[in-house]
Amino acid sequence: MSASERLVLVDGSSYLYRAFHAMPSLTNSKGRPTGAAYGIVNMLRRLLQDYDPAYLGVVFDAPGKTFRDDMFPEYKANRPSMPDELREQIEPIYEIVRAMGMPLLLVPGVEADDVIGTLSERAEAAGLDVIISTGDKDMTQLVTDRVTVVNTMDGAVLDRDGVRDKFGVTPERIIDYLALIGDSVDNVPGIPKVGPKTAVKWLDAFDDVAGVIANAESIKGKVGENLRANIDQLRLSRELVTIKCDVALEQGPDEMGIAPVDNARLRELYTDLEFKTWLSELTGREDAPAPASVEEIETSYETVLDWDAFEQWVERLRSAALVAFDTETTSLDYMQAELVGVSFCVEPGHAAYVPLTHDYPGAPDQLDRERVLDTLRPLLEDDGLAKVGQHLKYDMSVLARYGIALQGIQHDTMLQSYVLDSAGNRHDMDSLALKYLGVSTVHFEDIAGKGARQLTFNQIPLEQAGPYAAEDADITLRLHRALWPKIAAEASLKHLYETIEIPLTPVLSRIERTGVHVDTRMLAQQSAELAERMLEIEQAAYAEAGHPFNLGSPKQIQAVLFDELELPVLAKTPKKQPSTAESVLQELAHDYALPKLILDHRSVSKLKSTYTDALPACVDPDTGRVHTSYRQAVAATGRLSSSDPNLQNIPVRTHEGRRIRQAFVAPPEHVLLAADYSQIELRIMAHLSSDQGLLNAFEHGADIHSATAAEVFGLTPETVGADERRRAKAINFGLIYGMSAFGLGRQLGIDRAEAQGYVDLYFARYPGVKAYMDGIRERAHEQGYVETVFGRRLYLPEINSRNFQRRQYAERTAINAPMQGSAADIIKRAMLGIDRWLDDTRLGIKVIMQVHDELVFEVPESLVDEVGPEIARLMTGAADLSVPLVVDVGTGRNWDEAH
DNA sequence: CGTTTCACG
DNA sequence: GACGTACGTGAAACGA
Repeated sequence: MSASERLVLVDGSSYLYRAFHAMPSLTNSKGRPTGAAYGIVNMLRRLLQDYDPAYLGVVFDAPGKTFRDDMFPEYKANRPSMPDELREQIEPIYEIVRAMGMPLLLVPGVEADDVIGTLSERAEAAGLDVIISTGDKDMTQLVTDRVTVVNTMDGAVLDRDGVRDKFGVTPERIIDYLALIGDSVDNVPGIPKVGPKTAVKWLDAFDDVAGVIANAESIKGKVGENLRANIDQLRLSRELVTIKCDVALEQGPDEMGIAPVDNARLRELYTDLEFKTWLSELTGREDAPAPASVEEIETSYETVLDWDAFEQWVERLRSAALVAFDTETTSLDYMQAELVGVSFCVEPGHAAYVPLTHDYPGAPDQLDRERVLDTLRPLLEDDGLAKVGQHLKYDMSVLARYGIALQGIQHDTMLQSYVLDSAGNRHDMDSLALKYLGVSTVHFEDIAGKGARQLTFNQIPLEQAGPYAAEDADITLRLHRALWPKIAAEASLKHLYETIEIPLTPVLSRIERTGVHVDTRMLAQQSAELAERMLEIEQAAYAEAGHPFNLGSPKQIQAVLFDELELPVLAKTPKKQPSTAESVLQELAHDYALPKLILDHRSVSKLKSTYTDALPACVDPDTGRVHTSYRQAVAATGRLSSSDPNLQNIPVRTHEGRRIRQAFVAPPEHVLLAADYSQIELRIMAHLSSDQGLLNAFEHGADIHSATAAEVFGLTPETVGADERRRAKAINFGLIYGMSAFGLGRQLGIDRAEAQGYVDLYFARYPGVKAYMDGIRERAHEQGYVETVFGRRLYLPEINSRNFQRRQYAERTAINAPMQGSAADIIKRAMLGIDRWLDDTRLGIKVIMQVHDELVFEVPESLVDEVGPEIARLMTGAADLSVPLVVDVGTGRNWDEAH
């Protein structure tokens, strides 16, 4: 990898429109459009990072006519003129390119393609490797052993083989290929009725366009007629699509060296366009003062080491309207974290850190932790004293270890960011500071180091710890001031934030701290059994393969199955390796023994490593229970996720897997109670679509899959067979996911035409659902986001992308998110209601887990019979939809039994 | 640290 | 006429 031998050529013009359309219509605060500039700069940065080239040229079309217009007056004639919002971004883009030190080329009379073609050929002759960055498939004609085309927007890399895989012809034949099919975008005519398939077929048979013309008489049918009628046109088209590689240029490839960045100029340009992230990168590195456009606040951070200063701060907190507050601890594990210090801020820029237990050699005397906490307790437990924090659930759980019940959680900046734009970015404080304040904060790793030698906070000198901790509180308050007005301005977001997300924080903290009782001896026993099974399977597999190999390595499995045993390759991974995924092996298992053994080994080793081995290690030494973390700002749809360990993916589908659930047990004199919503997402679909057929089915308490089967297959509910029900179930699931006929077909193992038939039938029987799906797609395109029943928003920046794949993906999300997200809202509301009820009644019942549509409780044995209906009532009452919600309740000694 | 696979709703 | 194919997560293991 010698970067010195590399030239990157950027087809700026091809990206201009793509960036313009792919980016949401960004503007700066003065209303100037900036999306295209953002997209292009982003791409240039990526190229520098990915290829680190010694030489680079950015090429744009020069204004005015080119030689192709003389050849063919209609060339590019159907292009609409450039939108003004794009036109006014061009000059700034040129300026940025120059400021980045990159050679910028605009050559009149030819197109960017021709300049790139010429440079590419000359560079190759001079012994350089060439990377052409473009979104234009025509450029693949330039590919050789040393010239590669990459699409920096979607990451596709096309070398010689890549071109052949993608188009079915070699780079040398791309010109002929393009001439035959034509190009509607550039208005280059092709042969009518000739598409990629026919073009490849002809080129395989006759080699090139000349060969096709020579054999034109032998081609039968309408296509043959079309060909014969357009032979002159075909010759012209071939010339039009041929990139000119002998343009007279002033600059050669060796003059494309990258100059030093003009930081001052770049700063001006970024400031003007308000590219804050990149701006702060510049300012972070440079000693020059920060630009005026980013609001500068004088900061004074105080490290409190004496009682007088502490008392003064306590007074300030007591009379503050809102206190920003943060804890510093020894661990990310809230069950093990020891409090090291606390920080406060009541006015932007003025913050204090109160160190308590820093114990590195030479650490100064600090205030006594117990006395400080006793002083703070009445404030922290005062519901009337409003607090804001970043991820306060953590601070709340840590304080609980010291007997402090944090109250008055009024705001949480992590949740504010999540409610405003759940998918926009990560919601950690460093990201938010950069995004919303343009501030680059001190990162924990900067002061603590990373890896095995990372320090814990108590080991960090106060000179560094003080400013870091105080800044956390300061930034939190400033973020709150930036974010809260955005939420308060939108009634539905404000309601979601105030009535669901904020109140949920203490509820989750409680569930986490309660933990789950698991029987570690049972798991250890299972581990031993699984280890034995694995050994047996390994021996059998080695016998089949003829030698030992690592059954856990997809790469080695690939080698054994596809190279040594030469089994057929049925599918490839995204990185075009032969896939060994379950569906593939399942298919191969019909005919061969080894794939089945590999599958068995995988499932056994998954159970062992992820569950039976890992869970016992998660048991907290103090409580003897497992404490997960429910993450409230991760899933784009509004769901919770669970980690460390993940308790939302404990096996249930196989007998072997369910044994793991049997190790989730109730403590003595208790039972587990599991309550789950039945078909909640389909019910939400019925509610959102108001489809009469679906509403009726749920109103009458029908088995929804059977009802669907009856409608779609024209049966009565009694005559629906198991297989019809199975197919209807797949359709129902598919609907929730925004399925395609292809996807449904694959799921059911039928061809796509038959699957399309099912889809058509479904929509004919449930026209309301069809109308809803079309409507939600349209609304997503118009407003750029979709909403749940309770007003949670999901932005879909790619809904209008010109990239087909990304747009399709956004459309499927548009369909799925309102259903998945509304279900998430509903169970969150249920959790709040149940928490209030438990608090009021004090029956000794505890919520111990949430698994998306299910809540699991620990219930004293004496109450088993009476509480089920009340829990079901609270859950079904969590939303008022136009269909009834139904909750199934089960109880047992363990989680498996409770189902 | 990215890729692949697989567990759940 | 092709594109490339169902939504949302987290964790473990491998191999560079």
